[in-house]
Amino acid sequence: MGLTKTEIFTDEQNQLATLLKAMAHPARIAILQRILISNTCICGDLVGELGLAQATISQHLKELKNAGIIQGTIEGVSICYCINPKTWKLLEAQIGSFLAEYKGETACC
Amino acid sequence: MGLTKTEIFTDEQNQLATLLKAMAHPARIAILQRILISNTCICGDLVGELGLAQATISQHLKELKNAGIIQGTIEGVSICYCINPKTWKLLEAQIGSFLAEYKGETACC
DNA sequence: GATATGTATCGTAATATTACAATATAAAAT
DNA sequence: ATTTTATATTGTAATATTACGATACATATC
Repeated sequence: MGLTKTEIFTDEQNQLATLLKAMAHPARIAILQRILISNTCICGDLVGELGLAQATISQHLKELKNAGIIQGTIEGVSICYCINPKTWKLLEAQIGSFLAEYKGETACC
Repeated sequence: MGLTKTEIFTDEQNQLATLLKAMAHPARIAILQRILISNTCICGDLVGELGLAQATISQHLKELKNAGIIQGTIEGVSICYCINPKTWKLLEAQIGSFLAEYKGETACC
């Protein structure tokens, strides 16, 4: 046990869960906001700003990258991370349609 | 270690992370979709439909309830779970403004 | 009040996450 | 070529999550 039973869910459910999970950490939200604000990002900046160890931030960046939410290119000595437009659009579409499924407050309880 | 350093992030960042985390599992997405479709829900239905043990579903429901995303009222023998309109609105607002921070694809890489 | 039914909780095993120090790697500057 | 600078990886400890059987609990029904 201790392992999510992905096989019993739809691909859409699994994909949305994976994307949400990738963002479901305050450090990763902070990183994304930082990228969103400056529309560019260098990891070193984050180390100074966030208050987490360099290894920890690198790990969080890796998770965001694995989920496809950000992408990085080598920019001289440092690495430039930025939003992956394709995944961001997918994210907006998936979350948007999911949240929109709720029709008003005709609650039963 | 192994414990998220919530104290170094803003309340908003922590709150959004908590809400996203509560939804970041295919079973919980499936549960929410089930509630959204029928606009009402009884746990027993889910046990038959999802393919997870009753204890597991009860646990997932508890997490959604703890996050304030759903609420349950006793309805005779069973319990009726439904969306918490207040939290859902908050969720839409928070996620919406977060996702909207991304301005087009003037990517740097 | 005993029994059935629906849900919650407890205990536990397997696995995943978070964080960091230490170390490795890779490109620029000296 | 060595040193510096920026980032990644490895190893590891602490904690959290996921799943389920067993059991408790709470409300109807008999």
